[in-house]
Amino acid sequence: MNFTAKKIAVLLRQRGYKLTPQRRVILDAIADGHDHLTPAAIYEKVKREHSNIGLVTIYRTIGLLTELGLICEVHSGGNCRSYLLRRPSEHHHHLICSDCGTVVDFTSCDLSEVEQKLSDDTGFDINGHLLEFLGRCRSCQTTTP
Amino acid sequence: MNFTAKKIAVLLRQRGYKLTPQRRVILDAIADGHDHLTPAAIYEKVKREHSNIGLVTIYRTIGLLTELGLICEVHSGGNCRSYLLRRPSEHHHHLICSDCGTVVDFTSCDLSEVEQKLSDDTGFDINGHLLEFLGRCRSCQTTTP
DNA sequence: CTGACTGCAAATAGTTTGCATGACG
DNA sequence: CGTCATGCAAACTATTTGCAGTCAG
Repeated sequence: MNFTAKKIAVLLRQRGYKLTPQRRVILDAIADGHDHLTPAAIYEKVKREHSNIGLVTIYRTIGLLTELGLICEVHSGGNCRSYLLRRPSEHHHHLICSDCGTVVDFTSCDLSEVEQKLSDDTGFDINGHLLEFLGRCRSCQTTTP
Repeated sequence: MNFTAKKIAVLLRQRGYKLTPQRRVILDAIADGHDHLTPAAIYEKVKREHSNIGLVTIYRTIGLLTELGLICEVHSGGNCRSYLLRRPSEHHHHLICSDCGTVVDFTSCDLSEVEQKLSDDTGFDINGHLLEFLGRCRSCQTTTP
């Protein structure tokens, strides 16, 4: 288990949740994966080392982690959601290739000014945002013109 | 049928698609609705004046309109997609209330600079983006503290 | 020990597809 | 009149729920 996954494990326990082998493996899978992962993808990945795990457990664990704010959801334009580890201090957004699905993180956008203005204008209590750019990555541009 | 819906109807015909009563009603529903609408919501709305329409037709029409770039998808944080009319010159984003689901449009954010930088850094050919702010609207803040 | 967690199976929701009939242009 | 669109039903995919057995703490 790598550093980030270990930290999460501690956090889980602090909040009174149990740390089961299944959760451990799922955490590893999400923490290791540099890509975004759909529930099904996590399932596949996890089944290799824990063959009789259920997809249900993936869903339940994802729900738990989302509730704790440890992972975040990505809407890759299409039908299904995928999930990424949210590193605490590292607020980031995504750049998604519409051909191959690659996700690149970036942090360079500061939206606090816009957020403030919106909040003033609308009276909303804004607590988060989602920013995704869509396009085609370099390799997809060369392979399929 | 209001102005915008009429314009779309013309556009449809220009591209060789037929203008059926069903499509007309669906267009009206989306154009009139100031809210975002889920496929199911469109279905409900449309059934009032065209009682034997099928949900399937909604999906097919939505697909068509998305393909033509006339409507855009919103991911309201939760499970399902909803759709809004995309007024041609009016590039906008959404501010969504996580309690009641109200969607407020705004246009004040200029991301072209960020987009350019990202494009330079990553080699992506960026063709669009999705920006959503999440929060609680004024009335939800007062009703449920 | 005990309550929380898991896995199975079945239920539910959302979306898509196949096909015969019907209607736009 | 031919072709594209519709509506029904059924298939599919993604996700959730009920329940009895199992395990972490």
